[in-house]
Formats: sequence, structure tokens, C-alpha cells
Amino acid sequence: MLMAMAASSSSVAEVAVAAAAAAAMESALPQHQQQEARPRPMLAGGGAAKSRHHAYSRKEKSLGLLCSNFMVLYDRDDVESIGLDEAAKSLGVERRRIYDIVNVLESVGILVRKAKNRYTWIGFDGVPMALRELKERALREKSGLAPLQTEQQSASTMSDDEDDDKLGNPDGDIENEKLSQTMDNPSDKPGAPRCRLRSDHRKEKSLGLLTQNFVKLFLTMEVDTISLDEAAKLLLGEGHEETNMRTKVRRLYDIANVLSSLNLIEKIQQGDTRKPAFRWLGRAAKPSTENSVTVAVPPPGKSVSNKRAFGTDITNTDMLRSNLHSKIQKKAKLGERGDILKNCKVAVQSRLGQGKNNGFVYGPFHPAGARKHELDGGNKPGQRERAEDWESLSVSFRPQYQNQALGDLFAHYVEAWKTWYSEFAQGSNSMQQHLGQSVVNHFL
DNA sequence: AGTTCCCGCCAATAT
DNA sequence: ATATTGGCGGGAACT
Repeated sequence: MLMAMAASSSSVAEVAVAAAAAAAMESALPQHQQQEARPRPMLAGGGAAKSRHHAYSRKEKSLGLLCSNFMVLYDRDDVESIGLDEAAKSLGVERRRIYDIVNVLESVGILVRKAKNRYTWIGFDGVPMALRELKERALREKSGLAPLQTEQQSASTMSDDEDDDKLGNPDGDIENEKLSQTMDNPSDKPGAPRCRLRSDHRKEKSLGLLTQNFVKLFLTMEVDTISLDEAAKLLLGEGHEETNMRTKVRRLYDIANVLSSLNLIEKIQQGDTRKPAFRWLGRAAKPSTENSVTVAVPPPGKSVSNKRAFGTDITNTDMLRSNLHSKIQKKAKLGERGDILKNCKVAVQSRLGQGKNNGFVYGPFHPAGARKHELDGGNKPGQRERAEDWESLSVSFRPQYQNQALGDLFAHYVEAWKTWYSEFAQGSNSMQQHLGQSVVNHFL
């Protein structure tokens, strides 16, 4: 009976903010929901007042939604550290679920583990670099190792750790680094220091690693659409126990859901009447300052965007954001406090900021609804060449390089977007089209 | 009936 | 030892 409390009780300090946001959204947006089932990206609040004794709805407990809430709660520029306990409590979920979220977020560069029970917030700014590294690694191992994939359940030729990122701290006094992620066995066994630990099965099957591999798949694949079954088959050997496959697919569903809520992928119906698949959205739409504030390339041929994408729901996720504008218009003067972490964040930001001002926007908070409309709006129907993306842009970045002014500039970019965003949230949702233009103006 | 995937048991790991 | 992390798969909600 001790456990039964987690789900129903919630309402903590933080929730108050979100609650206010909810109220705001209510008034700002006409009750225009078509479906009865809407995955409200609201904090779990055990039905503060209204909600009809909803029976049990799985949707409300989905990882994707949880991830959206997580982002709403922490995607702020004054967040730097996140405690798992507070997260779990604030979001009204059991700790176990936080682990799920956090693991995939880390794989994509939004977070980094700082210590036990503690993560450092990076934000979407960390995504481009993470993806770039993933791709590099993927290409490397594709060409370098294992030209031929044995269809056996052999020792996976996975590269070990991925988190190197030496926080370029010039002459600074960073002493917080006490964690040497390098997991190497102390005093290797007699013989050869070779070989991977044979008992690392835990790690090799981790959600985080699976996420990375899943993403790598997209990054290296020629087509950017893939079904989970295919993915599972690819990520796994060839022939496999039925049960292993099933489990793997389960995990892929989990991952796909949170990646969806981050708008890194999107669920679509392949062809028609075929199994759903996922499409990669991490590619930039168009670097030019033209239209296309919205994301992504037009869907290939006849794929229809599925409605069951968590963060992709126009409903209220976006609106939540609007109420946080109070802090948004704060000056955001960086380098103020002698906060090391903050500086690190800035560093990361400046390094990758360029990759992100291209029109693609991560996160569950962008007007996803505009995505569809954009197509018929004013998009050239021609062929879509691979517009350049983050990777090429980020190669120009130098590790050592640290420019305060530049970082500042990009910070403003972010601010500008946020401002625009809140405006959008305020206004009617039918003016998405030309709002697209205005956002560009804000940027210039 | 098949798909999607939440829940939470309980085993690795860390402290 | 206790506390954290987090595989894993049963089985229920949702097509």
C-alpha cells in the first residue's frame, strides 16, 4: 500500500507554475479539440479540479508526455542542475520512469550525468554536437570495423563510452570534474589488457546505448524512414529469438516516444495501410532566411503524418510555454555569476549555436501544427536536395575557441525565438503562416 | 487479434 | 549493508 500513492498524489511547489500556464492556455486557446482523447502535456496533477474521473488512460502516462513535461519544467536558461528526486516528485512519477527519460535525453546531448542523482542540464543546444559525434562514430565503425556483420549474437562491436567532450576550460579553475567516466577495470586480469569486459551486458543493453544506435541508424541511413521492426532487426543480429526481438521492440517504442516528443523523429504511416514507421526530423530544413520556419522536408511521396505523436500535438503543450515568458524577457546577461556550470553551458551554446539557427527547432514546444500547413503554404514542390545541416556547420567550430561576444549573440537568438514564441502562443493559431516570416525578422 | 508500451519486480552497480 | 540504476517482460490499453 505504500506504493499506491505515487500516481494520484502530486501537486508540488513547481507545479504551481505549470498550473498557471495551464490556466493561461485555457483562455488563450479556444476549446478547439477535435478528439476526445488529447494527451495533455500537463503535469500529472491528480485532477486539480475538473477532470472527469477519467478511467485509466495510458496516454496520460506515456513516456512521451512525461518527456514533454520534463522539458517544460527544465528547458529554461536558469536551470543548470537537475535532481532525479525532485524531477520524479515534480512530475508525479516514479523514479524508474525518470531513468528512462534521462537516459535517452543524455544520449541526445540534452543532459549529462553529473553525479549520483544529479544531472546537468544542457538543453537543445547540446543536440547538434551529440548528433554530429554520433554520426562520426557511426561512420567510423561502419568503415573501420566490421565490414561484414556476422549474423550472430556476437560481442557487439560497439564503441565504448561516447561522452568525451572535454569542457574547454581555459585557465579556469574547474574542480568539479571528479568523474572519470572511463570505465576501465582496475587491474586487468593477467594476460591481455585486451578485450571488452565480458560482463558488461548491463551496459550493452542499456536504453541509452540503444538510443544512440537507433539514432545512428537514421544518421547513416539513406532513407530516413524506418519501422521499429526493421530497426530492431538491424540493431540486433539477423536471426534471433522471438522473445529478444519483442523485448527490443518494446524498448524501441519507449525510445521512439520520447524522441518524438523532442521532435527529433515523427511517426508516419508508410505508404498506406502499412505498418507505421518513424521518420527522422533532425535535419535542417533550409539555411536560408527564407520561409520555412517550420521543420523538415516534405514527407516522401504519400506518407501521412500520424496523429499519435506526443509532443507533436498542437493542443496545449505549446501554450504551457507562454506563461514562462516572464523570465524569458529577462536580460540573460551571461558570465555574470562566477558559475562554472553556466559558463560551460554558454560554451556549448556558442559552439553549436550556429547549427541551430537554421529553421529547424527542436523540442516539444514549437508550433508543430504549422509543420503540415507549411507544405501547402508556400513550399516549392520541386525536389528536395539535402539542405546542409548541423554537421557541416559545426565543423567550423573550434574546441579551444571561446568567444564571449559570440555566445552572447546566440543567446539572443534564443531569446528572440522565445519571445516570438510567446507571441505566437498568445495570438490565434491560424496565423502561423506569416508568423513564420516574423520570426525571421526577429532574428535579423 | 495485433500493436503499443506502462508498470514495477528485482537484479546489477554504486556508495 | 543500503541506495541507485535500470533490464526485462507480463499483460492491459489501444488500435
